[in-house]
Amino acid sequence: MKSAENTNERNDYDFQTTQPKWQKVWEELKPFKVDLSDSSKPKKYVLDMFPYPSGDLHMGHAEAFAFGDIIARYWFQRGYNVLHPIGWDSFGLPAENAAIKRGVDPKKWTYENIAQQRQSFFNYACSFDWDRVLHTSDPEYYKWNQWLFLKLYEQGLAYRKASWVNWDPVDQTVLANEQVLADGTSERTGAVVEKRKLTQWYFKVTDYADRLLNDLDKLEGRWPNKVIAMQRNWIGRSEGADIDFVVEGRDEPVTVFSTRPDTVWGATFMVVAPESELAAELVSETADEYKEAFAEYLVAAQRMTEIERQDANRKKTGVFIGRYALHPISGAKLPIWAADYVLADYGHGAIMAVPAHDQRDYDFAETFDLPVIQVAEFVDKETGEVREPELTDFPIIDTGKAINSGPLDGLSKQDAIQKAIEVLTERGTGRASKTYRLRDWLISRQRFWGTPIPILHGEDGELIPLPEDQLPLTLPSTEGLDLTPKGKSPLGGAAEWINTTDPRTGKPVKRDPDTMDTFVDSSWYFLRFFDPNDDTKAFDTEIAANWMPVDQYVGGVEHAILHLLYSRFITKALYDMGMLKVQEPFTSLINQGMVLSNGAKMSKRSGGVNLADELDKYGVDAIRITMAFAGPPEDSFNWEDVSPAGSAKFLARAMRIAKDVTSEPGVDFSKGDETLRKATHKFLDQIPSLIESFKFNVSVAKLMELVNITRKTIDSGSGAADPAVREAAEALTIVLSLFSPYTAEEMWEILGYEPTVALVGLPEADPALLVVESITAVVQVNGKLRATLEVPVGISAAELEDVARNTAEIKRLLETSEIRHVVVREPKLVNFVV
RNA sequence: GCCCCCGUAGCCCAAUGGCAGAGGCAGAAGACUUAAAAUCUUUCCAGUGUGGGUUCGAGUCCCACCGGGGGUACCA
Repeated sequence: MKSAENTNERNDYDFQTTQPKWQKVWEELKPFKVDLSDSSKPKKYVLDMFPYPSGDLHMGHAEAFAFGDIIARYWFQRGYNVLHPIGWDSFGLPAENAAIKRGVDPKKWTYENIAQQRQSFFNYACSFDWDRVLHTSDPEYYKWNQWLFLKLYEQGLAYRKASWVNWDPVDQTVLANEQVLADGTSERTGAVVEKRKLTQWYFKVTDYADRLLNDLDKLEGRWPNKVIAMQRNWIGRSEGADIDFVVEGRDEPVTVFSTRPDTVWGATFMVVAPESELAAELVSETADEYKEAFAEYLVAAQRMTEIERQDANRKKTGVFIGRYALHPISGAKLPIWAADYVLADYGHGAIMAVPAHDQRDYDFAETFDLPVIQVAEFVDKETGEVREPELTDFPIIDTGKAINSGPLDGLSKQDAIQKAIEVLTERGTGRASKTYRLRDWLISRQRFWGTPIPILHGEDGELIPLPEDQLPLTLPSTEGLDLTPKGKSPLGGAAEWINTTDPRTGKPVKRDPDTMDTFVDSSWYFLRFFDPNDDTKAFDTEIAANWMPVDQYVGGVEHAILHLLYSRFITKALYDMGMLKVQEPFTSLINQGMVLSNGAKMSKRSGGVNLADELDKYGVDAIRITMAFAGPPEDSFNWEDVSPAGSAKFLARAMRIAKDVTSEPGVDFSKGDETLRKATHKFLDQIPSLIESFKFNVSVAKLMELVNITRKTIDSGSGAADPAVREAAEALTIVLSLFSPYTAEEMWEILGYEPTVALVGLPEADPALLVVESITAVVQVNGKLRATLEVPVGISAAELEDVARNTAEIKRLLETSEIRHVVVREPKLVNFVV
């Protein structure tokens, strides 16, 4: 008898029984299936960044998807028509590497992992619409990737050019920027990344640089500051001027960009990037001795690794190329140098060097003993006074008024910049200009497991877009195909696939051997969820008009730049083509923090906590609510600092409340204990704003608080039969379902209702029960707490001051001093200033 | 170097400019138990990184610094 009771107690949170039980019910009821055409309810589009199917879910997924799910379930409860879909970002190199390593088909590896993750998500009680799943590696999906490519090509936004790319010498393939670590090594192989010049496909993101930058203002307050800042830096707009320098023996002037056109009078030499076409051209017409020196320097620069090259402390190197530019104002002869501190693909690949006012130019001038001309005052930081600079004060960056600069003399830095642009514009040798750090998006990859590029190459080099009715261009079978990296795309080896004919002329042509960057796949997937099975179009423009933008996006900060920037770019491009009515895809964004183990990031190498083990030990509900309770969602936390066991204990306590309720469903709550009723309604009043401001940890604390109060009412108050106990239990159950759906379903059933609790609306708080009759007022003297008073809420300022003044403690304190003035904030506070 | 975020109890975290504590973890005591676990009850613990400022009043706003985390860096 006793032991049976004990067993029951331990089973109050019996996840091993409840999980399979409710999974069956959910499978039948499909509570989260959405009808997009239902306009009777307002829409909410809640989206989690779709996962890459490398193995099973891990702690990071568990955290992020818990947050997304809480938000989605909340909007279901508020009666919204909620689109909360899931898919897989299932093209990519890990599948290909697994294929090479273990000799399995990348498709098999990928889809087996997807099946496993899908089951794990379902078990994790995610409120997805399971009837609208997509995988980017399905031909039904990547057909529309190819369609998108062709649309961009039509618009001139997809083009080919030869450029320097990251090359992994071990994997023998190009790498995406994000696969190159800060130290210049490959994330995957650890090899030092090389640069290779290859002809590749690019998307013209730079055309949208200004809009991508300016529209960030609209996201202020709704995206994390950090992400907005990172995007601003990435786009890196600099404002200044283009200045033309006439080069002796060349018809066309050389244009340089400068943010400091006010210092043009101080330009003493010019530098071109050694890899630039400009350098090659200038050198081709110089004396042989310079040609040789330059050739040597170019080889040396190219042999350098990224690590060496990026070292800012490195001594400046360069060669004089034997040619001269003429200063646009003074006409002085300025020697032209080639140096690797000037980058070929930024600005115009050439600079005017002003050593007096630029660190890099100064270092270079020092190394090669070039003249330094000061053209702005030096202001001593200590004294704030203008004085003659010592040698060690150079270069002078935070300059005072312009000097030695003709019409600019006496102007402050800002005014001098404006004036310089005016002067240059008048002379026709310069103009205001902007330049960007942002580069065009390299989308070609020498990989097999990706979207084939729908372009045919004619024998004469002609580019022939594949007609739309020939899409999808599917990948060939891996049968007989060597995927081992050899520096060329594996598709090139599929002879039958690569060789085809021009659909218009029947002439032999070759397909493009490269596949697209998988960031192309993810740059528009949020549009495909409207109907992943539509085989007539990528997405329906009318449905998109109703359902875009995504109201809430949830995912990791590791995508702060690339994925989010590309998605914003594609959205704007589709807007310009008239297919979207919005220019920003994601209205609100939250980045989950990291789940750490002993202060360290978890990874496959360092181990850490295994999600499956934790789920086995504590159950889905306890893990989900632990994630929610751990702190603000954007903060990282240590798994050791939180307590899944404590969560399990809490869930058992909540369950016990439901079990203790003895009143029947539909009982009249109005006769219930007023203290508990008020607590319940205050709780119901607080929850919406807490969830909507992502304070999930506080929400859980409120749940715990209400459980504690209800427990007290049952054990030492009006007892389990009190209708207020049922009211509290029902409110608890409904709100708990956001965090711990299995336990909530079980409680809802115990309370005498049919499933599913997920679709029961959040009860409205009764305003009558939110009214507080009396309140504790604070009495301060000089801002220090001296007494507290119990006063009616409706008390007037005069009354409150009077009561406060006549409180014994205050009276005594005020006797000895003179009151200078009194601050009254009825009904909460009185402050006597003496 | 530059940019962003964070410093509240032993620990994780709350606190519309108005009583520093909602909640949890860990600890202590007690109840139940032959005992333990589980459960329940009670309880201990800081003046908010440092120094200024604004204010009747600052954890909260402003400035400087210290400490920690993240991003980025030869971008003209």
